[in-house]
Amino acid sequence: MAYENMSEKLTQNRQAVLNVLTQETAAMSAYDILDKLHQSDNKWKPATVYRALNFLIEANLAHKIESEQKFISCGHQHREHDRHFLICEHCGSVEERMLSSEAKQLMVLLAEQSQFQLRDPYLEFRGNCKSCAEHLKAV
Amino acid sequence: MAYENMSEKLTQNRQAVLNVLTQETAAMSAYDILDKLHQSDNKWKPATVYRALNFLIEANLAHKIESEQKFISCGHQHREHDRHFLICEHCGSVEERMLSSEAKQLMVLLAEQSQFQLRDPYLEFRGNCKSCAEHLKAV
DNA sequence: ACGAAAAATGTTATGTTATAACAATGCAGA
DNA sequence: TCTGCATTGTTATAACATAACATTTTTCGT
Repeated sequence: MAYENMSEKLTQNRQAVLNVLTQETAAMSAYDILDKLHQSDNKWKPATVYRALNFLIEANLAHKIESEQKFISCGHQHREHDRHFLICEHCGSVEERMLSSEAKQLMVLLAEQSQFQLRDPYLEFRGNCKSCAEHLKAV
Repeated sequence: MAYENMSEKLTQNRQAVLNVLTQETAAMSAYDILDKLHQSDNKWKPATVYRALNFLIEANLAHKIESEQKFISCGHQHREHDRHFLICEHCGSVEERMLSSEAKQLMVLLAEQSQFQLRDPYLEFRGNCKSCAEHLKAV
């Protein structure tokens, strides 16, 4: 399911949630998003936000950061690819990177060795982003 | 923090939680564990279970499956290594595998390319385990 | 344009996961 | 034995997520 094939479904609600996500570099919880949306309209409820998020994730317009139960917008034009996330444990920033074909190949190989039928690899790097690493070293 | 250096801290509560985890091949939620423990003693409360789990995870005696908010016991003798999880979306089984040094090296390289200071990679494979894949193909 | 079916949204309630805060107890070393 | 620290007990509540059903909007064939 790619956004390109279903542009008619990016409704106002969904666009509003995506806009909120896009304005933040850190990942946001559903309730963070809810708070932000309440600033302009009180109609928003948890279910509304979660429904929009589920759509955006299906469409690869957003991703869930599993270890934090938070969400980010997808920063990539071509959304049909595997990815990994660089999560800074100091400042909370999350960067999304494409997974190289070399890395993907290695995962396919690892899965085969375990006779596991791989559908979707999920990869997080936890550590410190460049600027935080520099700051922390200086102290 | 490795269990080998701290065996004196594996208290009865913590051992009890670990025992419950070890008896299951599927991952268990904290409240699954709580229900199981209640069968023999009503003293257990969520905080007690979570505290034990946090200890076990620190000691690498258990792991958290982030995408499911569930927990498994560590099936490995040598616990100071990176790992990945094979999560069957059909039967719910979770297998833990060591991460090969080749795979680890690739991750270190990827992180370096993004000037990211990697502390801890987390890797899940979602798909179907061998037996489920065979059953699903047969149908 | 009309009406039926499907998709999306609104609304209320509740289920599930996790931690804060503080008191009480146990336990190891001076 | 006293003292300090780790652990546990206990209560309350915060944070995350979905179920269920009513209503509205959109789509699409005629």
